[in-house]
Amino acid sequence: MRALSPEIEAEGGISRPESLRERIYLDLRRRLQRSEIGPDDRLVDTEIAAAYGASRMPAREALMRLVHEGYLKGSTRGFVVPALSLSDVLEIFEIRRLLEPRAAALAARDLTEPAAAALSAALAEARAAESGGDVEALILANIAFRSAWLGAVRNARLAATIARFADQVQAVRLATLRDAATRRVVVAGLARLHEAFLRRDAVTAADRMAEFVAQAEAAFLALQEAAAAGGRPAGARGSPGRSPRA
Amino acid sequence: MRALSPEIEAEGGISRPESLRERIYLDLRRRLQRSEIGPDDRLVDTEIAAAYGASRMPAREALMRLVHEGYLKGSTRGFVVPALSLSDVLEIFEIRRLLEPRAAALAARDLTEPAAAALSAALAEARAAESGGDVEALILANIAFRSAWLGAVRNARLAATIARFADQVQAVRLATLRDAATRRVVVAGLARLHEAFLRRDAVTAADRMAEFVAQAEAAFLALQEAAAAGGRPAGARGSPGRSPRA
DNA sequence: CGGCCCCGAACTGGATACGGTTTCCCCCGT
DNA sequence: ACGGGGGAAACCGTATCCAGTTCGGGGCCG
Repeated sequence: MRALSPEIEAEGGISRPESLRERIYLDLRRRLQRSEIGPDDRLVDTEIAAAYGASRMPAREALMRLVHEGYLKGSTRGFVVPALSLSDVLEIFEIRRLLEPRAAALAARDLTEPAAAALSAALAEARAAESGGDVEALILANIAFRSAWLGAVRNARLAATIARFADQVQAVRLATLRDAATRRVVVAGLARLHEAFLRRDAVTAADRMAEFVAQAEAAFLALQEAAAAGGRPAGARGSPGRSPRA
Repeated sequence: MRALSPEIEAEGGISRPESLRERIYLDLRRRLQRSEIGPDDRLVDTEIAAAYGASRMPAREALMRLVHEGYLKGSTRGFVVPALSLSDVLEIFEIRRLLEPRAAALAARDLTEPAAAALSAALAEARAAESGGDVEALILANIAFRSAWLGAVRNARLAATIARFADQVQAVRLATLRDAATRRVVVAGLARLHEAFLRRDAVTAADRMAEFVAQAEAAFLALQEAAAAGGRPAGARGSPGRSPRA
């Protein structure tokens, strides 16, 4: 089973084989970012190991790294996606409000042409997804957009920290995007960011990023309030009473 | 050699045995924070495992966790403390400038009485160390002071992120504290912070924390410049003597 | 005598098998 | 129907082995 190198030396330059633990970590993180792994799935080291044709050691190291980064929560019965409480989400948004405007300013200043192209492509995807009402595609476009501008941030530590915290509220974000009005606001925000980035206007980019994060937080709070008022939790993962097993 | 459990069930209530990997991780991190492990020490998993009377797996997991948190760097020949380049340090200071003023404001608002007492004790230690010229004690007091006010920050994620980045420049900090003038500035800054904290003045605490971080960065830059100008690096770990390969 | 190359030691990454312990869940008995 | 016990699940840790990589030193050759 040593012949399972699926996509080595592809054209992208990504997908570095690196090491087994790295591959498992990256793949699991990708699936977590896309909310392909829900709070009902239990991740067990032996199963992960078997799925990747590896042994327990790299699987467990990947899982524990995800735990330390906040993507997963270890329990006595397998690893699960943590159900973020209201205060958890507010904590994360507080940090994002502090970091992302500055990072956007840096990205606007240092934006390269390829990054600008990626940004435009992501915006186009988002627009298409919005007009089609495709929530999944909008989430992917959102991730691509963020990935593109974060890639232009020279401060790698800053970019990694932002990506980590933004990923953790991804599930919440997905819930807010179920609302069509929120989708419109998001795409409009992306467009305004895109415009500032392409103009290399660091000041405006910082302002609009602050606005964008604030809107994301407001959308979450509105959803939270609606769930508390109306009987229906309506997809909010913040405080589900029972098991809305989809 | 299995009888080296240093401080289990001590009076503090901390030092939960938890698990072996946790114990190894915490102990190594403590030693790294205090710069007891220098860039010349090579950490080898088998040696660590033997030292703690454990096997390789918990030792390696602790080491790799330290790697992914930035405390260590993995190489083909043991784990070593990373030699931070100038840009690395600047990256970290940029993040600290963004986070710490806000965190100080939160801490000032929510400071509890025990935390205030710990803060005062740390300041007293720092003053004693400064008048005695004891660099090591000043470093420890510095850590205690930071730990005290970070403990008052309700946003645990924010506090943990700050602690992580501040730890990473600890070795650099130690180098700057070799200068007596810098020591005076640091203790004066701590005193001003302490005063704002005790007054629960969030605004002033934020301002003074911004100032404090800026002074720390300036001290580092001054040392860097002096090392570049004068022939002798003089203890600066940022630019090692021979092979500045990066 | 000096430079170059090769080999082996050291270390990481990974695999495999095994034992111990805690905890949850289901089933059984009352 | 409800509570307690047993077993399985899953974590944590140990021991041992193998493969690949890299670095340094010693031997060989010019």
